[in-house]
Formats: sequence, C-alpha cells, structure tokens
Amino acid sequence: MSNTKTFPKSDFFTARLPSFPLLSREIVSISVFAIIAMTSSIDLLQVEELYNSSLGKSEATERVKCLWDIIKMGRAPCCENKGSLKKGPWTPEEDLQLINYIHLHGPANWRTLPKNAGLRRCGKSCRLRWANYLRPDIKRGRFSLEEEDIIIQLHSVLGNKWSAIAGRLPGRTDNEIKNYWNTHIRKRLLQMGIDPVTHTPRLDLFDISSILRSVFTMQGLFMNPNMLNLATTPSLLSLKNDENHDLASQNTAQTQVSPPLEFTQFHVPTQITNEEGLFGNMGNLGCSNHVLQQNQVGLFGDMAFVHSLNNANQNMGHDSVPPTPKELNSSSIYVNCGTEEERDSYCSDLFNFEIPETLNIGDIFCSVPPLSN
DNA sequence: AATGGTTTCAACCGCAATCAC
DNA sequence: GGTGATTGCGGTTGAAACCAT
Repeated sequence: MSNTKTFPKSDFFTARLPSFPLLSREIVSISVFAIIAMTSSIDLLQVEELYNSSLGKSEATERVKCLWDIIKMGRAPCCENKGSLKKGPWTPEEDLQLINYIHLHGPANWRTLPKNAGLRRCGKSCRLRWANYLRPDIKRGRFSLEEEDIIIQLHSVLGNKWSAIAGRLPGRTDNEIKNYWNTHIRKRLLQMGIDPVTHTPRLDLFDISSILRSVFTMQGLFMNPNMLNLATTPSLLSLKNDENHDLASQNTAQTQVSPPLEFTQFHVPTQITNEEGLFGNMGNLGCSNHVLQQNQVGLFGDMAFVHSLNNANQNMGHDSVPPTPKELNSSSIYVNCGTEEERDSYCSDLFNFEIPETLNIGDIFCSVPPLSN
C-alpha cells in the first residue's frame, strides 16, 4: 500500500502560504520536508527537529507550525485563524450569542457560523456546544433508574455506540451517556462482578486455584503447586481485554491465579464421584501432545451459559428495543463484545492451551494424602 | 482551614463517513 | 469517480468540584 499524500491544486497551496515572507532557504526546506512528508509519516515534532537543525532554533519555532501546515496540505485546518480562536469552557455570553444566531439562522454550516455569529470559536466547538449543551430538547439532571436500565440493556447489544444509544433515550446526548457510563454504570457493574464489556459475570473474580485445590483434595490427588499456578495463570488461558488483565493482576497478587474466563454461570458441583472426570465436559482441552479428551460430567461439566443481564432485563418492559440480528442469531452463549469471529474464537479457545512437550503428566498429579489445614 | 487525592463532565482531538461539487 | 468540505463519532483530557484527612 502506498504511503503517498495527495497534493492539491495550486490555489489551495497559495491560500496556505504564510503571511510572513519566506526565506529562500525556507522554501528549500519546505520542498525537502514536503518530499519527506510524502514518503513517510512524520509528525510535527520530527519536522521541528529537522527544521531546527536546518534553520537555527531562534528562527524556527514560530514558523514551523505554519510550514508544517503547508507540508501536510492534504488536510485543511478545520477553522480559519486557528491561533486566535478561543478554547475551553464557554461563557454565558458566548452561549447567548450562539443561541441567538441559531434561532435566527438554524444550526447549519458550522464552518462559517462562528464568524457570522461573532464568536471567536471553532465551528466544531460551536457544533459540540450546541449539540451537547444548548439544544433546547436536552434533558439535564440525573439519570433515572429506568434510563440507567435502558442504557445497560442497549450497551449489552450495541456496545460503545453512544450515539445509537442516545438515539433511543430522548433528551440525552451521546456525550452525556458516555460520561455517565464511564463514571457510574461501569463502576457499579464492576462492583457487582459483572464485566462491563461483555455484560457477563466475571469468572476471573473466582479463585480458581483454591477451587481446583479443594477438588483435587477431594479426589485424593495432590497437584504440584507450581503446576497449579501455571495452569491458572492468565498466560495459559486467553486474555481478551485489558480490564480482565488488570483484574487478573490484582487477583494474582493475592492468589497467583485468575484466568479471565467469561461465563455467565459457573457451576461447581459439591460432590464429584469417581465416575465423573475431573475436567468432565469442559470440552477438548486442546493440548497438542496430551489431549485430555472430554468425557463425563465433571468439575466443569455443568457449566451453563445464560443470558445474565439480558434475562434479568427480560421482564423490565423495554420492549421498544428491537432485537438485533446478532441477538436473534445468538445461541445461549452470549458474549457481546467484538466481532462474531472474535466471539467464536474466544469461546472455542476458552480451554485451549498447550502443555509443553517436555511436560510429564506425572508432574501434575501425584497421589499423596489430602492436605490438612 | 489547608492540603492532597478522587471524581465528574464539558470540551477537545483525531479519524471516518458522508456530502457537494 | 475524484477531491475537498463538512459532519458525526468515540476516546481522551483537564479544570473544577468534591471528599477525606
């Protein structure tokens, strides 16, 4: 794939020439930098460095931004006189100016709006201020419980499509919903042990090693502690997102465990008979050399995947939300993040990990008396 | 009251999609 | 169909508000 930039017509070029006279060496520099810019992806700092070295620091600093604008030409600045534009919080006077102008002329042509309205703001900033704050149909104030439920439900279907979520919550903006999600709902879900990305309970909150240890003990087996740690280390089991990784790290600090598995229900049988395989129906363990084939129901045998939040919300009266194709096609396995492929891959890989060739299965299990506390 | 840490949310940024010519 | 302009979107930032000590 080529990395070239398209250089526009000459009038575009002349319109962007700096107001100060260019030195001949600067013109040469521009040409050189233009070639560099066309053939590589360099940023302003790199250009500044090059420019400093070719022109001398005292002269370069003020000019380099303008020159860089010429070099990158492919993208016009979003506003004219960007340097003199005001940024930061809007004053009541500015708000009034914007409101008055939009009442008279309507919310259109944001590029010329600030100039016509007498605002020293970027058009983009005006649009955002209007859309997120000044629009008359915006509902301010705290989100109701109903709104919160709707957001959670929609997020489980749509993910971070804030504008789509906002479209179904009259009076709320995408920005507001996004902020509310990040500051309130997300935290609350985490506190409840629900993954805010997948909307499923987080198995990584379980101490897998202690579960395994107690089961091994019940079975009269002793597991080599090193192997136990190895088997429950996230590196062996797929890590799918940073959040899980972070939490896994936290848990690891305490317990040296916590693979970030994402089941909505995890059933650990209270009794395991000799007939039941230790790893039971957890699927093909996928070991390249030592494949522990699935057999009877066992420790992981009764794992069931259910719609947790979605089931919980079924009776909450949000029928206005039409099911998406994904929802309609989904089986009982319901992982709401990533693409279909990612989800499929993740689910099928949950228990796929490799045991090194040098590993002797006897290192894992050895018959010793149960541990006593 | 002062200080430092945390939370909140308006505003910004960069990119992509869409529109207009 | 190509190009530049405009708009929309999601992630991120940072100042102000809030809270704990």
